[in-house]
Amino acid sequence: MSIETGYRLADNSRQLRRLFDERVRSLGLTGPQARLLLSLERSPNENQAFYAERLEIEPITLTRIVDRLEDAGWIERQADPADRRARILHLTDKSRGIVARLRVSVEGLFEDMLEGFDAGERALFAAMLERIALNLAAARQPEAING
Amino acid sequence: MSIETGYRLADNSRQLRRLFDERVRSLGLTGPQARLLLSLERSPNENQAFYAERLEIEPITLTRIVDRLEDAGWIERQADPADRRARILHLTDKSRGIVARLRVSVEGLFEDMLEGFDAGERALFAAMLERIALNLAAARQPEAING
DNA sequence: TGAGAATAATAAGCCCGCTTATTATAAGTG
DNA sequence: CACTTATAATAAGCGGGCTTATTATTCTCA
Repeated sequence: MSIETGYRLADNSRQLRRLFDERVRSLGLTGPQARLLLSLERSPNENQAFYAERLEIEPITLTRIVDRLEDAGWIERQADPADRRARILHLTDKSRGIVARLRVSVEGLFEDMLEGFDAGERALFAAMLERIALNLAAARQPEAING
Repeated sequence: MSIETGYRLADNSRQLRRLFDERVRSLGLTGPQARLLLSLERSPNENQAFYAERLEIEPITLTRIVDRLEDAGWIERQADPADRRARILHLTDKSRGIVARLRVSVEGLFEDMLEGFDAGERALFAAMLERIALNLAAARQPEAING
């Protein structure tokens, strides 16, 4: 029983990611690039380590994404006057207009996902997801496959 | 409201995939490799196109995974006597013992995920996931970001 | 039968994720 | 202050996802 549910959960989120990637592709962005731009809009003027933490990816992974976004003129790296190791990320004029459309797109996607759910069902589903998140965090403790 | 839920769903499944990858890594397998082996156990003697469809990845992506699994002796490609284009995949003696442990591990992971959910809650959650799957499939119709 | 469409597998090349390692700088501690 | 530890960013190298394209084979149907 939990098997099918586990597979279904994994499957749903794969579809969700695909839909997101498809929708942002028309703007010339990949999914991860779009996620970083959205994070930059929500929390501006932070260093790369901050966004890596926020997106839950490794710093080196973020570095590569930033490389490409900077090459394409979507963002800029600026020196942090308080820490010579760090680079502060900024949106550019080119990207500022796009990000609003990105946000609308994401909101629409999530709304489509929950189409037909009333307020009570949404709250219930959200609560269940929270419980699962706690369970998954607890399962993170080492519990390797023992041979 | 749906925004937070959408992010939470995406986040949960990322955690789920990470946990899976971590657990199978001790067996010397990556997540996608383990998923293919499990699929091979459940539905043996099919060609590569079948497993690509089953795992919802592109055939070329499967080809690469098969390359590595074959190099490492986990599976074998065999000619299909009925279709000279096709290759039938087979588990090897080396992998047959591992796959049972893999299955136990996956079941345990999904069980951990739903810890504390009683039968009614599990059924309700599963039903909600099904509804969401339908919504996502419907959203798959072209609905690009219009400028 | 024979020509064109469809299918199976693969290659090339890109982006994203990781682990491991390196360099530069900052922070903590004796 | 000097030494150690921690942190920010990056490099190298790999696996896995994709799109686009190619080759070999099979299927379809006029």
